[in-house]
Amino acid sequence: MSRLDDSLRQCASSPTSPRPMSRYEPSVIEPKWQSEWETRRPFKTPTDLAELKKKPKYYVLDMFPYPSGAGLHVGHPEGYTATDVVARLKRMQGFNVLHPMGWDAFGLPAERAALRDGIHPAVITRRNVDNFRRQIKQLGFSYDWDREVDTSAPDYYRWTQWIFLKLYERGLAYLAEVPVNWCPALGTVLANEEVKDGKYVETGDVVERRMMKQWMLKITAYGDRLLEDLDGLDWPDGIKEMQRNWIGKSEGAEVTFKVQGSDASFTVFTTRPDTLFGATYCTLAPEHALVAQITTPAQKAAVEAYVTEAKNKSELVRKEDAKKKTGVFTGAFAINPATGQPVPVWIADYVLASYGTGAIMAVPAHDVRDHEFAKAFGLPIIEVVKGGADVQAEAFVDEGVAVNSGALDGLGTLEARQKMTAWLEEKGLGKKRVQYQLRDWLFSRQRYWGEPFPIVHLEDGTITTVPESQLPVELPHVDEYKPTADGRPPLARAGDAWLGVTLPDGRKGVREVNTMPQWAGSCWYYLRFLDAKNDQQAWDPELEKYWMPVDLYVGGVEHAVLHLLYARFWHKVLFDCGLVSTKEPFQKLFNQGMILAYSYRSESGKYFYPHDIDDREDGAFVKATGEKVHKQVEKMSKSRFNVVSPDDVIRDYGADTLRLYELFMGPLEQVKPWEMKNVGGCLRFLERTWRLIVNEETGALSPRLTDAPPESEPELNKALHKCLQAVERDTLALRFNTAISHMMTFANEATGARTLPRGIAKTFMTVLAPYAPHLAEELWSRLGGEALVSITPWPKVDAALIVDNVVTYAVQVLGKLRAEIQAPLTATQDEVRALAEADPRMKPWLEGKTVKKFIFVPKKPTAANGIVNFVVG
RNA sequence: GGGCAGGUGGCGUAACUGGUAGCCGCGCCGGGCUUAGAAUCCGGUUCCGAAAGGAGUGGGGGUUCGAGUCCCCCCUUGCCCA
Repeated sequence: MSRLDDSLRQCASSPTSPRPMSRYEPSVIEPKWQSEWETRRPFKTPTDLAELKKKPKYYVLDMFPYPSGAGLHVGHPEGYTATDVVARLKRMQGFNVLHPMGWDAFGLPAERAALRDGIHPAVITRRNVDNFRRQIKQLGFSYDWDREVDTSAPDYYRWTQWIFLKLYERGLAYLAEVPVNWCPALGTVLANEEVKDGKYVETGDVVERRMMKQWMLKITAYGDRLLEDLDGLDWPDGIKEMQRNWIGKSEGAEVTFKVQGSDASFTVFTTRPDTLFGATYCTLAPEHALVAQITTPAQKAAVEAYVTEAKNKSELVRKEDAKKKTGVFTGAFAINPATGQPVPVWIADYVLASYGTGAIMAVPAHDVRDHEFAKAFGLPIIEVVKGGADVQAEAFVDEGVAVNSGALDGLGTLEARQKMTAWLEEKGLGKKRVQYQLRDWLFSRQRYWGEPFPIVHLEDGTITTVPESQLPVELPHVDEYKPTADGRPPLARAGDAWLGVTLPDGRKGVREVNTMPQWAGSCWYYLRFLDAKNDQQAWDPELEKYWMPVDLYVGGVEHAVLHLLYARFWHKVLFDCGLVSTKEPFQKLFNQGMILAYSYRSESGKYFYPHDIDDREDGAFVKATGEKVHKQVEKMSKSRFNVVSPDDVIRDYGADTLRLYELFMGPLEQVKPWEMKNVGGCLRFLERTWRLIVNEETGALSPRLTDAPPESEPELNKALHKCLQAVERDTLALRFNTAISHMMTFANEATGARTLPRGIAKTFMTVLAPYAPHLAEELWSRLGGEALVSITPWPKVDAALIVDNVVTYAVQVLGKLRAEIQAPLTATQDEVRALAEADPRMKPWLEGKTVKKFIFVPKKPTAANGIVNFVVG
């Protein structure tokens, strides 16, 4: 039963009452102040540059959402509330704050829904966006809605296409034959994330590998810079590390192996050229071009069977299967360039064609995978680095001293590596090489609901771009949002009016029918926010110089690699084009932790809604049947019946309470479970705050409010300034949970105070305003505050006021607490010691003992207490 | 298998740079107000113990006057990669 039902009923019974509202009713004051903000526009960020330059800037950005049909769950507003609190505080501190919101609106779910229901994805998207906007607005966020962007709007994707042209002009976009996930049943290509265990995750249809011509972006050209520039960013170390791993830079050498009795040769990449003497066989990827050529007639059948089988496994599966170690001997031998000896050439699917050269030299003594493979197939293992145990039993992969390696013998791994690389280069058998795990970005999708490419395929087989002046290339209308009968993408269904193009010079061609992936729009949306309405250019360079980089970017850790890497890549290209002024887009990044929820599941695996469960101390039971069910914390999902909607929380508790609880639950970065009963604690705090100022009996101001100066309640005034200091410090450090607990502490103290000077109450409202803005506005106005509290200057801490003149010292003997004493702030070490020794509680601990050492820890400026420790013998 | 982040009361959590472990909230217990309840206000609440005192931050060891915090080993949960 809702706590607010009561007050709602009270409100309904006297709808026209002239009496001021007496109880805290978020359902009344929240819409009221939201509409005030709509009319008075306190959060509108200036667009005029001269006006902007009067103040410092702060750009605080949320990762914008994909507007799904399911609407928000309480996980979304966690990060949004955090950034809103920071934005509001910074604004009160005198910054120009850019705090926008928009929609990452292209994407698969809308297209699937369109296909299913026969409604245009744009219609579905608009409906979802409207719902998301409504839900987000209910929370009272201080977004500048004039800057709202929608990546699926032609006036947005016009510029996405324009940036693609920049990439194309710089040779960073190209067409290539690459292996893709082809689903024959659907007649389309699938993204990697849609495929698991060789099947389409939605329908279970089999997916095969197929070579297809696709658009690629040359992100590898930026590998080094994407790696190096991480160093200057204020990002969580874990995220930087994930990006480093993804880029996967390794230095090593290319070595050429000649095939025995043939002119053919192949190249391998190795990070350990020092182990070349231990290379006892080579392995090619099944797709390697040489496989068919070198396979001996005797091995032909076995090799072909293996190649066919490998072709249908995705890379993910192949990597997962790598443990099982399968492979086939080709019958051919290659010459180890170091030893001059022939070594057998195998094929195995743990070698990937798309990584490195698609071939490896295998050194079973010093590589775990090679060792397992050699064991499985009885291949020789030769130790060439000394330092581990028996290499026949286990691979030794660390550095050591070279053995069995001719001229390298006795050298350390580092030197041996250099000497071998130099030798290979001298003999023309290899060279130094840097290798990346990062691969070029497969940038085209065979989908409808995405940005069309501004590309025309001419009759003579060449490709040209659509002139900038003719952008955007708008999505055509098609009869169905699925591939053509012959397997071409949905855009191929558009009529000739769209497909056929005649260039100004008379050449004819057809439009590209692939579309861009969902990542495209989110690669630059933070730039469009700077100048969202500009129809002449993507953004004004002067505005870009003022606002960039983003000062704080908050979002989920699930975007640690892809979105953040892609956006950084585009940004660097734009930087090289002279279109942006910073090397990096996001100076500070913060990841919010996922919000989980309790779910209830019976023995048989059936889930129950929380409202059907009686959750008692002795366990959880189904109300209707009494069946005992299992309670656990899990990710929120529809199928687990544990999704918590902000709409419900707002209805029962109000938006301010929701905002508060989102942040009070625990540290922003932490994974934590939603507990509805704890939400009530935040509501109680707000109700208590309300009662500090409003007399609930009459609706007038509380009789305890006085017009005396704050100094008339010195203790409370001191508590206020301590609270102010803590809230400011903790908020800017993104420690919202502790900031809130300090506000609760103040409210508790104020409740116990004899009187409440109006000045103290008003200052507290400014402190509360970033967190619970609706309540703060309402009480601010009742207290006679001018204008809106949301744009009132943030108060200054009175440093003199918060000094404690008496210090509490914890008195320890051998590190154990034995007493507590008070001493004046000015007391010296000796004076404190004398006070401690004189304390009667210390007598039993010190009597008859020699004090060998006396430790004195004075009160630190930030702490309230000091410590003394007697080390006795 | 590797990398990262965690493990603190009945629960969510707090503890700045090695300095009184448990702030704030939930729950629970007691009291005031009330015919009664709800709400509210006041007090209590790590465990053992009547108290003095003792134990205590996943487990084991170490460094230190002093360790939730630093070092080593192990167990365990989550995320990412393989």
